[in-house]
Amino acid sequence: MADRGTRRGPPTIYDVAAEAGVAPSTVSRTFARPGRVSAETAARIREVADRLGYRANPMARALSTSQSRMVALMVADVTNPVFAAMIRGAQAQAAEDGFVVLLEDARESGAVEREALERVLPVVEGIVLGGSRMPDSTIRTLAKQVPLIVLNRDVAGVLSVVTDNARGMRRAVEHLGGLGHDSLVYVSGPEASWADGARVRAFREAGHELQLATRATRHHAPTVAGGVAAAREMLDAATGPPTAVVAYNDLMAIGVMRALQDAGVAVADDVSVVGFDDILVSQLVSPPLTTVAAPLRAMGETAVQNLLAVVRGAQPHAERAFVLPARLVVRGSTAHRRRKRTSPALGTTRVSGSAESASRSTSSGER
Amino acid sequence: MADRGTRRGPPTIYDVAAEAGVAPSTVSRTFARPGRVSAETAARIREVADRLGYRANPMARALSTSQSRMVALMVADVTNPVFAAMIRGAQAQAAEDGFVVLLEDARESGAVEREALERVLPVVEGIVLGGSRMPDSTIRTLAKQVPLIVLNRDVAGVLSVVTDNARGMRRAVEHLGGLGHDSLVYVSGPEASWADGARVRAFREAGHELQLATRATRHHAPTVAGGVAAAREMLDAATGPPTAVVAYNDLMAIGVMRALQDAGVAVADDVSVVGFDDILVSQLVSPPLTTVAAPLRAMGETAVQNLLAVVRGAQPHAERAFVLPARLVVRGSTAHRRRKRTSPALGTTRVSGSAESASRSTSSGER
DNA sequence: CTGAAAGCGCTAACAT
DNA sequence: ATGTTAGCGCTTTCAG
Repeated sequence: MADRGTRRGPPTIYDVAAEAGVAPSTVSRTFARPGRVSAETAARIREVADRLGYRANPMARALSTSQSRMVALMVADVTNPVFAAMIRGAQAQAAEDGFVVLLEDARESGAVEREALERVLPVVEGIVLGGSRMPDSTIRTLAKQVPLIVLNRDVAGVLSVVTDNARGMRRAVEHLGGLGHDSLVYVSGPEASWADGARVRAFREAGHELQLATRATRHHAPTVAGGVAAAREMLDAATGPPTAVVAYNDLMAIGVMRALQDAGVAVADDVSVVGFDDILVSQLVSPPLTTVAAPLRAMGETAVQNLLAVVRGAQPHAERAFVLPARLVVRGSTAHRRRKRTSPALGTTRVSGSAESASRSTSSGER
Repeated sequence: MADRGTRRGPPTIYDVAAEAGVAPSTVSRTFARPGRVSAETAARIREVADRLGYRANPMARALSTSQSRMVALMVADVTNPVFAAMIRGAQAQAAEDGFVVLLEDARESGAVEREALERVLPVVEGIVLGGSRMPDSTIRTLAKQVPLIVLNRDVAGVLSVVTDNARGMRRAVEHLGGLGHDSLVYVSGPEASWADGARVRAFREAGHELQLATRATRHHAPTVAGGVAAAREMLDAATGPPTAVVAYNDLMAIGVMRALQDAGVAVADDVSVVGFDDILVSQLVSPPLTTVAAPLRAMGETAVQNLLAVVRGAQPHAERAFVLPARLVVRGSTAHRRRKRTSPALGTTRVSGSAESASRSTSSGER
């Protein structure tokens, strides 16, 4: 039917306008601000519009309003399971608000991160920084140019949403204390990490209040390998391994368990291990890991929610971070203290290869 | 210095042009097509440009060229570890080509997927479908509107990149055969999955060639829970569990291991288990999972690479899928056959769960 | 090699 | 309530 003349490409408001016998601006209004056009004409326009298969061109709209309806989500490493749930939360929330998300993967490199930011900066209306490698100062500068919110990190003057590290850690320590452990070790994550600082601080305070001896290892990478390294140090220490440890995150906790098991030390029975985050894998390892569950998905949602509020003109209100509750998920990697702190590990002999020796305490499930 | 008059917002080519004493078009050329402007003027323009902090506005460029330099990446479930590596590959490759990626999470829902596609369609130059829930016909239709490539699925007439399921499966079966297993069971994934079909077919063929008996379970969800359910059925079967199984994917394999272990059956020693994909968790479970490593990252890269080739005008060349090599990673979940096939499992007691009624061995080539 | 000018598709005053 | 008319910032003929 419709003879759109010689025009090529998808139909525009002009095509619709012509076909419906109205002005282009009326078509624009029909979609951009319903109510400012009479019911009948609106109906007719819509009819023509979808007969022609018209769809607004977001670029054109963006150019004229300078609102792209896009936000960038930067993650330090897409491959790291912690980010999966965050991405889901952010993506879902953005979609709900009609925004689209540009995902950038920093691949743990500050350079890559800067470049990625560079690329998206002129396009997006806001940025969510999930695990940035950049210094506070850079982030603060960036935040002056564009609405920005950072996850799991507290940068003065910048919006942020964080886990309630203090309470989460507190629960973990209480749990361990309740199981009869009186000397705890914290397996430190990366030195530069704000979250690590917050966690170790909370760890010490809780230990102090509950009259438990506390100690922290040196800093290690927040990975399985980092956990393994930390565990080896503990095993080699003169005092031998402690009866209970809390790791910076689940990945490290898993590394600790692995190293312990390789050395013939039984997780839970000999040494209780607690992680932080509650990533998917944590329930799949043996024994399943007791961990402080960070509200990953909620953090993503909250971040986008508040970011968009600012985008829409709300006051940044960045004095205080949004802190989301964490909860302890008790699984099989923690148990009552059985061993005297003196007896060193049984086998210092290392079973080369994979963790065969694992004496699984079957206590699975989440009591 | 520069008095950009009353203009507000970031500097444009007009500001740069004025400041450098040239025409806007010259500034445009300087960046859009170097070489068509004299070295000196170009230098001066660049100098002015970054003194003013000029940055091209991608929207404006997109509007006039109708090239947004954005591609959409749709994943069925961001939370599923298989996608992590794919996303990384796709993202990295896109970035290298100066493209930005819009990440959409279908959350396992066809409806969400359609809506998401709807939202990004008018913005992107191409689409990568990673695990779509939509029927072939819909995908084919979509592919006519925009360059599109699908991962791990073969849709006639549509570009696609897949794992070499046949060879990967072949390796797995050979491995198991070499360990003395002569009767293998394939744990089926989702019924609608193209990959599942390809894998079970390859499984049967390999078994046939190597003179091993093969059988496949009923279809189950490609998750840990699905694997657990499948394992329960095997445990309940009159024949008892087989001595070796290959699962549709790692998640299911892990579920199988878990159920087996809970029933007191030793993985590797009693039953060898092989997975497919090689997601991160596979090396973390106990025992670490032997699996067919799918080239996840490479698939993401290849997809974007070829998608962009089409975007740049290459012929779609979609007769044949790009097939990427898989390789077998042998870990601790497989071992020499030790047990006679007669002895039934210890725990026939069924822990009430999601597993449904009777166990019907799916139409199988027996052999 | 560079300038002038006409769009790209949509929005937003400013009329009417 | 609807039409007119400028732009938004960049690219791209077409001249010179």
